Formats: sequence, structure tokens, C-alpha cells
Amino acid sequence: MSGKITIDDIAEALGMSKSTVSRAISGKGRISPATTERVRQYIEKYNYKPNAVAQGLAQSKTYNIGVVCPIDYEIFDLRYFHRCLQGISDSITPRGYDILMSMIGRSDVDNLRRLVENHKVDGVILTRTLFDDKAAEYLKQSGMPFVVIGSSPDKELIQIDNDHLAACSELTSVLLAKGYRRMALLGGDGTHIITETRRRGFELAYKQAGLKPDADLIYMGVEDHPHAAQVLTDVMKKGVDVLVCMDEKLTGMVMSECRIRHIRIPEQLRLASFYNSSFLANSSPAVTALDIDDRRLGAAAGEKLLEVIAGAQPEGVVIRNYQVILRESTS
Amino acid sequence: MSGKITIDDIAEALGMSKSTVSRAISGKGRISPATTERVRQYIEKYNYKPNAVAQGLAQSKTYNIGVVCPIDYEIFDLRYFHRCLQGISDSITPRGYDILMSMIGRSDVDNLRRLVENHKVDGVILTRTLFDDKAAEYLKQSGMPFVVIGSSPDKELIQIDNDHLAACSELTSVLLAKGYRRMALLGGDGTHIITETRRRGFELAYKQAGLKPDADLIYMGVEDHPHAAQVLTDVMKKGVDVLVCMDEKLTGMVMSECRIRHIRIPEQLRLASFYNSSFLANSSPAVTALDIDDRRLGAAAGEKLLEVIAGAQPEGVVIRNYQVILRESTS
DNA sequence: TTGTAAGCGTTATCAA
DNA sequence: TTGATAACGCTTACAA
Repeated sequence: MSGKITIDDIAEALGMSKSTVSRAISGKGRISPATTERVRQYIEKYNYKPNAVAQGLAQSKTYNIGVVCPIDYEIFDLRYFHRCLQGISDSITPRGYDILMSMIGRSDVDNLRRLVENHKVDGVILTRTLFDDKAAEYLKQSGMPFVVIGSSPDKELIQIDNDHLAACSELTSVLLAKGYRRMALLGGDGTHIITETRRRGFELAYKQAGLKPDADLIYMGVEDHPHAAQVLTDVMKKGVDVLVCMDEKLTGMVMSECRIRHIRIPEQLRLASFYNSSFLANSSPAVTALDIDDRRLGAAAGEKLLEVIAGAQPEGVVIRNYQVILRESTS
Repeated sequence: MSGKITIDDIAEALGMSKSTVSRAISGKGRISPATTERVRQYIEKYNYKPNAVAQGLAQSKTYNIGVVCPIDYEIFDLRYFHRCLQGISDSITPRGYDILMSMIGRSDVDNLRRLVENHKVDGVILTRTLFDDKAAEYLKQSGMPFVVIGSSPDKELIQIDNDHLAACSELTSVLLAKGYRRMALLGGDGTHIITETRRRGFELAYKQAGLKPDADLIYMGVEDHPHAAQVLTDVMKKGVDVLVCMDEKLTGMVMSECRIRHIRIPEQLRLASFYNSSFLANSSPAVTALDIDDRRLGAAAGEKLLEVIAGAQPEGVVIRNYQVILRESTS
């Protein structure tokens, strides 16, 4: 009953043609305020809602944007993803768009391909970027508008990212300014571009201070607890001022390992993280971290994609919305 | 080029009418194997894909199903949600359906309402059920087909759930069989129906053994670390054989608190969880837990919803796909 | 300012 | 077994 009313019904009821109704609704073309108002009232009263599918067909649009969710996302990635999703939703739903999810594997883009080929979306957002990214590669050759969240070496892509380089550099600089010179860096999955960026940020701070980090204290590709534990052993043996972890997962592994070994933070080891989380904020001791607003990032990506869909050829953007939060773990 | 080919193009190229082509593709109505084959080959060669929007308009369908993602999902819920999503995707994409996400708050169902009223979905899956669930309430009165994952006291809803009652009861029974009589139960958010179900499962096992749990050892509504810590103090004072936590989050909080206080598991306190996770499997000690296949759950929900959309009026289902995994923490 | 009519790409109902 | 032709609900030239 409520869902079945169409633009024809309105036209008939109000004694005007359906194109008039259409214009009154969309506001396109000249139309008298009087009829606009009549239509508005009728719509209000009978709770008319346009049929998105029919609108889509008429305009060759779907009003859906595809968001790619990697099937191998782990628990910590999911929180990031969920926030991006919220941001995307914030930015696109007011414009009548919705999120169509595409679950894909690293090298299996079939699901994404379906979405694109069957005209189910007007554009796509990639929520992470990999080196040698199959999804980005496919989208590029498909002609479908898309943007990526995160940075890619491929400069043809429209990228939306936090300024991780500046952010990581800034946290490192702050630590250097506190007099800590000997810092170790613990990084994860090397196929993620952000891992590399974070390392560069770390090194940049040293460079800007006229110093050089100790290459022996940079540990990359650490992805599991045993490996992290081993690095911790090494770091404790060598002796460092601060151990900087690239994300909360690594930080968590280090912290739990420290507890087991009765290593006191910050007395025996100072700790900082390039990615904040409520866990790090509430743990004891609370951990110094870089706080980044992923929701805003998602919103920016959504807006940018809508621009692309509208035909603009925007540049990517780098958002500066991080803050360094100093906590007990580096005091 | 590849994306622009329509059913008309095929008809013209093959010298037949577009209705013939349509039939050849869908297989509906009588049609000669010869023409079917010709069409099939052409489609293959030129990689024709039907326009989902046009199909949708013609059939009054969208080939999208809405999946509701609560905006207040926390990190642990997200893993569950992500797995459900995979299962849903597994079951619906082979049938041409895709997932449209709706991010909604507890009491704010606007986004869901939009999806329904604008005809953007053919059905909806609710991935959690609350007492007094606004989303379920709205969907019911909207007439939109939907199913819920998890159990609800509202028996009119089509519910897909694991047999949590049996599962929790079974884990508890196993512990009772090991001779542990004095068990404490630690439960979380009381507005989630599953919390209540788990408690009942716990009690059921006692009942079946002709015993009764100690009401003083049942702690409900524990949602943060301080509260969990306080319960731990209480439990240690009273002395118990096993502390059973309802989910991995609570279990994690207890474990980290035990580390801080140097309480050894299982020597000083045995621990079990009604929800498994890789964290519990890999921690030291590994924790006894109930393992549940959420992906299969999502798949079942997807299938069930498609039945409803197809016009069936199926019963809800209870899936028995859990297993009790005994680990070091209860030895 | 408004109405007419031709799409948008399919499916579905008739005849042929 | 096939082919016209009318939907599906909306947008958009082009006329009036």
C-alpha cells in the first residue's frame, strides 16, 4: 500500500502529467512554486518514495557504490574497515547512494568483476592497497570510477590517505625530542603499502634531526606472536630507549609478552604505537600512540568518489587528521 | 566497449528478436537448442552481461539483499559479523544477489528504512537480535521479507541460529563430567538475547545432572575490564573449580587480569569460554571453548532469506554446528 | 510553466 | 519455436 505508489499515481491524483511531477520532485527545469508545493504535500501525505531501480535505469545509474572488503581481513583490520565504512556511509547516503559490499580475496576479484560487469555499482572504493593489487588493476582496465584508501605507488590511482608519513615522522620526532635516540621499529605485513610508509616516516624524523636510525633495530615483516617475542628478546639484549610498533596488534603482542617476562613498561622498556586503539588507551600502562580518524578518511573517500562519478577528475587527497597522544608508556 | 553491449545488439547481430535472445539466456519458455547455442556462443565471445538494473525493473526485483551492520559493533563482534558476511556472500552471490550494507544504530533505523522504502533491496538479514529490536519491528510492519540471525523471543520472526542452548549446555556438562561442580559464569551485555540463552544453557546442564548452580556465582552484565576484575576478585575469594566466560572478550579480560595478579591458569583458576577465537586457541595456556562456525550460519541465513523472497514461508532453523574444544585451561 | 513522447535494458504476454 | 509489443517507473528532450 505505502510502497506501491508511483509517480503516475501522483500525476493522476493531482491532475498533472508525470513529467511535471518528476520535475517538481527533482527541482530540475522550470516549474512553478505552486505545483512544486502541491506535489510536495502529496508526497508527504502518502509517503511516496521514488523507485531507485527505475531511477537508475532511466539515468543509467545504480546509486550504489561498491566497497571492497578483503576476505582475509583480520580482527584488527576489521575495526579500521568498520570505521571507514561508517565514514563512507556518512558521506554517500545523504546523496542517495548506498554501499554494495564485495568480499574478495587477494588474487580473486571475481566478485568485484561481477559487480562491475553487471552494472550493479556506479563506482568502487578500495579500502586497502597492496603492492601488485589485483583489484586496482582490474578496475583500472574496466573503466569503472574508483578511488583507493591508502597510498599506492601507482600514481594514476586516485588515493585518499592520511598523511602517515608526516604522522609517523611526527611521533618519532617527539620521541627524539624527549632525548630518546636509540629506537627500535617493529613492522608487520610487507605487502601492505602502509608498512613501508611508516618505516619511511620513522626514518624521516631521524633525518630531519640530522641523525640516522640503527638499521639493526628495524624489524619488518613481523606477523605473529612468536616472531614478535623473538624480536623482543633481541631488542632487550641490544638495549633500546623506545620500541616503536607499527600497529596495535604488534603492540599488543609485545605487551602481553612483556607481562609474561615481567618486563616493566616504561621502566625497562618504553613503548609507542603508530596506530591508536581503545585497547592502548585503556591498558596499563596506557601506550603512546598516533591517533587517526578513520571515519573521516572513509567520508573523504566517499566524497571523492562521488566527484569522480559526477565526471570530475580530481586529484587524490592527503588528509592531515592525526594527533600524537603521549601516554605513560614513554614517560 | 565490453560493458555496453545489450540484448538488442545480440538480437540484431544474430538476426533474431530480442525476446528470443532473452529466452535463450534465461532458459524460460520453449526455445530450440540450436538458437540457444548460437546465443550462448555470441555471449561468450563478446562477454555480454545482463544489466542488473534493467532486469530488476522488469521483474520488480533488485537482486540485492540488505545486511544490517550495527554501528555500535565492537571489535569482537566484528569478527563474528565478518564471518557471517562471508557466509551470506557464499550463499547469495551464486544466485545473482549482492549485499547492500545498512549501518544503523540501536534505535535509529533511518538508513534501513531508506533501503526498504526506495526499493533498493529484496530482503534483509539482521545479524544480531536485541530485546526490543527496532529494526525487526520496523521490518515486520514494512512487509519486507527478512530473517534474523540469532534467536528472538518473538516467534513470528524467521530465525537462524546456532543451537547455543545445547552448545553451552554441552560444554558445561563436559566440565561437570570432569568433576567440576563449583563453576562461576561471567556474562556480558544483557540486551543481547544470546547472553540470556547462554545462561540458560549453563543452568540446563546442571539441571540435567540433577544439580543446581550456585546463583551467587553467576555474574551478568559485565561489560568492562574494571567490572571483570572485580568479579575475578570475588570469584577467587569464594573459590571455584572453573570460571566460565560467555565470550572471548570477557575471557581475554580475565586472562589479562590473571597475568597482572600472577594467578596461574589452570593451577589456581580454570577457565572456559562459550565462544572460541584464534586468540583463545593460541594463548598460553590455550583456553577450552565452544567452537562455532559463523560462516555456515551466515550461509544458512542467506539461503533461508532467498526462500522467503521466492515466496516460501519457511520455518526458522537451528543449526547444530558447534564443537566443544577442550584445552589446557581446564585440565 | 507544463504536457507529450521517446527512451533506459529487460521480461512477459500475446499472436503468429 | 519465434516475433511484436507492451510493460516496469522514472527522466528528459522537445513541443505546446
